[in-house]
Amino acid sequence: MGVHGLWRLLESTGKPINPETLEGKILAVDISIWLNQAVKGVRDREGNSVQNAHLLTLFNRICKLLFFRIRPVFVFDGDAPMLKKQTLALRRQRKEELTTQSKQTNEKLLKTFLKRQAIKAALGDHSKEPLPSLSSVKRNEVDDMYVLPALPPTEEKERSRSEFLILFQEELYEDPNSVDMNSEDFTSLPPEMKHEILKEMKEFCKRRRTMFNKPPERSGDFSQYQLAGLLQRNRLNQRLEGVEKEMSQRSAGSAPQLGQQDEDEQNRSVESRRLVSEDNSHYILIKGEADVAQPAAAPWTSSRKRKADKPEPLWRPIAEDDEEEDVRPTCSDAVNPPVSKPLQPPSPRTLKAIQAAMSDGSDEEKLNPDSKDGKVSPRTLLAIQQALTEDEVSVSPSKLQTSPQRPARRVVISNSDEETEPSLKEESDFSQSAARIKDSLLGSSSEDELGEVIGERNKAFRFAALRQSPTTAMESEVERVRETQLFVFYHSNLKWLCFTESFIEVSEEEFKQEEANDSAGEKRILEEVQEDETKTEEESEESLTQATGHPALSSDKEDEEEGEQRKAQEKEAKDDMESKPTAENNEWEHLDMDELEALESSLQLEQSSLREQKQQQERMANTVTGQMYLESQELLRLFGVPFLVAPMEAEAQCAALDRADQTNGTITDDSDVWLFGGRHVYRNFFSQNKYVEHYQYSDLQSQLGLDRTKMINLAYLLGSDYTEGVAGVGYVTGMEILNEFPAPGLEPLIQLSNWWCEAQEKKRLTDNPRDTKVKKKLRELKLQPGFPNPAVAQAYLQPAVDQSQASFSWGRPQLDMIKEYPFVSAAVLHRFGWSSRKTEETLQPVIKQLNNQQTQLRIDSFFRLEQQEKQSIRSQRLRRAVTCMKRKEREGGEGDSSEEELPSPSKSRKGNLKNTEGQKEEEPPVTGGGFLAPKKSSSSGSGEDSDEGSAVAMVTARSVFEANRRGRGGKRPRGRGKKL
DNA sequence: TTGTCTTCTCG
DNA sequence: CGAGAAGACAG
Repeated sequence: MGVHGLWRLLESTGKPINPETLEGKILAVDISIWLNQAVKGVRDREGNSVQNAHLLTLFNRICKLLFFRIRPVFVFDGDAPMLKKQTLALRRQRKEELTTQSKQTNEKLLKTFLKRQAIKAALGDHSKEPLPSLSSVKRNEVDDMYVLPALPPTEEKERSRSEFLILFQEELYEDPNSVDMNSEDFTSLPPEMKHEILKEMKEFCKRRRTMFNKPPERSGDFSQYQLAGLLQRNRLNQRLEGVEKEMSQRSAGSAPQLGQQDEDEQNRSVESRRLVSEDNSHYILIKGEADVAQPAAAPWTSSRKRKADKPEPLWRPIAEDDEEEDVRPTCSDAVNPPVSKPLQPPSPRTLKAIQAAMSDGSDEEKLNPDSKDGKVSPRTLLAIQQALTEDEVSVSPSKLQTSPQRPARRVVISNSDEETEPSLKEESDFSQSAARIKDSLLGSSSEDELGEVIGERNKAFRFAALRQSPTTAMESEVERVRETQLFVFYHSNLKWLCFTESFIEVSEEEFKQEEANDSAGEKRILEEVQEDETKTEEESEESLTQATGHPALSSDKEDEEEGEQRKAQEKEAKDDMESKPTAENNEWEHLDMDELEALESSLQLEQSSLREQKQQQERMANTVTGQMYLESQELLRLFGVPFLVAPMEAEAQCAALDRADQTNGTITDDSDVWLFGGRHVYRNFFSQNKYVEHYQYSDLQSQLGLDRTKMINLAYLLGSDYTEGVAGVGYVTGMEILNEFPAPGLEPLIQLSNWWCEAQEKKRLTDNPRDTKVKKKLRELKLQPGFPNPAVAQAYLQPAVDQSQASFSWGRPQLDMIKEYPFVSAAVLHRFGWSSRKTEETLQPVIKQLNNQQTQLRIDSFFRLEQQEKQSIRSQRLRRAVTCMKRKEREGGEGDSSEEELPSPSKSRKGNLKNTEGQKEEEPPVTGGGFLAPKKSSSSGSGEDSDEGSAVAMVTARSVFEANRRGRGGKRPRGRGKKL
């Protein structure tokens, strides 16, 4: 989630980029959110949650990343920080309270309504209502709040308004013409009913006019179509007005029964009247056409619906136009990938499958049969080959490791979360539940420690177990074996699972050739490993030891060296974890057979319990479980994508990787990454409706005068995962506040708090002596008691992260194994219509194809987006605040935050860069040139060095690359140049 | 007219 | 179902 509204503040500094320019970059990707959301959100057209949605999403996204030849590093969430849990729990609590409250009031409202109805009925004013067909009564989604305390069955006409309306709505949706407002039945209804119905219809018309009358194809008819809609609205309005008059007349004599409700209706009627009269004037003009225009309607079809009001997707395939004629009855909604219903297209189904996967979403074009016919340009061919040719990075198992004490924690914690939740609901007392949460979190921590150790081991073994089936497959098919160099094994120090790849393909021809050359050696290797793999689990420690020794699988030398370093680090880490038996720790150092055996036996015990757990987890669908994590990790492994499990927040880990230059940036939509110190962020990478945006910390500094501390302070004000914000404060006021109290660190907020407290006391007395306009507003705020809770800033500034200096390696996707992967094959591949054979030989051309298509599209759309370059700061207020802030900063004390290593030597560099809105800074722009290019080059320069404060602008490959990119209208990615 | 709160849509 | 985004509403 991040800081509320922070992105909107930062938006002006983001630059839309062509995803192609990300080629070759090492980018951290935060995975945790998807797992949650995928499970909850992904539904098929029946509304059933798709099984293995998380894998599907993950699969899609991996494909997308690999397609752009990005080198992703996936980062999993570890345990959530205390603070986060607290705020989230609080939030949930609050929400629940709110909903129950509203439920209650709703009930009351309904009751009074019924009473009124009864009274009026007693006055003998109305006949029976034409109750809608009872067949539709068993409506599945009647909201809770409409559930009434049992009504007297005799008075059917007293049926609750809400229920009635729901039924009515349904009818309306099913057949818009079913309601005849001129019919006797209708006119005989009580005015309230009529009113409601008319309102409903009006609303309905407003929103979904297309449902009544489908827009005509010919433009000539369009005006008539519009007219018809207008007329319809007018008729409704007229009726409404009439009914309202009727109602007000009637209620004029009687005293208002229940203020709330009456007032409400009164207001509405005023509004409606106004509307009606306005529309009336139009009505006169067009009256003559009324009935003529009417019959434009055609049956509304669901497949058309989206077309009408959905904005053009940005990345449409070329063949788009043909799509209109495409008869695809099943592709109705954008919610789910149409992929899920294979259409049995000719041969290259696979193609579409990938295509669908690639576009990572719901666009209809995915199944477009025409799209497969695109030609593969030699250039793209080369591109693909290159992608597949990426140098094999030498394998160092240690790279991927996390220290053993962390990873599996998630399993345990998420369980305890689940347990806490129900109890939360039951507790009505707020503080009580808060205490409970706290207790359960604290109390279980030692268990967690234990659990995580065990869990980790089990995880490892489970991987080994999972290996088994593909391995068996290998035995039968030697060809496939070639692909299966992906092996999970225990490293001798039991630290991590490692996998190796050979990443050698150059081109199709070379591929073949190389296969001939290399396969001999590889096979030898594989045979050995195969042997290992086929061993039973009990013997696995043996095979693991062997595997470790294998030259192709790991480089012992490297490992040893890094091992030394890490040992030191772990020693330190060890001290922090007293709850863990020391014996455990030593065990990591030397592992001989005995130990392994002992370990194994205990592991077997644990394994059975884990299985239980697993089953349990499988039972409760729709929750992110450790199981899911494992599955996802397994899939990643099959794709040859490295990942790590962060000790705590994934975003924090991503930021840390960025700053340590272990990655080139982070792909995330979570603005928290900034507060954790992120420097290069790519946003919207996975949303297809938006352009990918590139943000740099240095730009935030220079353009908005923001630094990490300020953003953290903003979190206090706007709200984030760690703290509720201050109500009524958005990002603009937030900036104004920071501007009002310029100081380092948390000081601004403390000052604010102090000032506010004082201001509250002597409210009346010193109304506003010399308070700025801003402060005037701030008086109205409502601050929480212990307002700036230092723990929040602490959590952002010193998050728990894995500091190990890892470098990552990427492997070639193991397609055969991906295919074999039980979950994937069931959930994804099979769905896509991948046959169990030919996967490999089809995939490559498919990717080529894809590349070809999408590249062209991208180029097109990129030009479009490049034109509307960068929007400056839109808000007047914000702009003012920013300029003030920057000025103050320059004049005032230098050091803005002590605990943070932002020496920002680039201070002098501030204020260059395209401040479009005539806010000339005193400082001369560092970079020459005017508007587009300079921003780019300078910002990337300062972006690189801002970390350690050396003012030297390191010209990395990256910055050169970026500068180049900008050079010509945005198009000319390095990769392309290289290729040609 | 701008910023925030609220409702709608997407994943 | 939750989060982002457009729309509603208030200063």
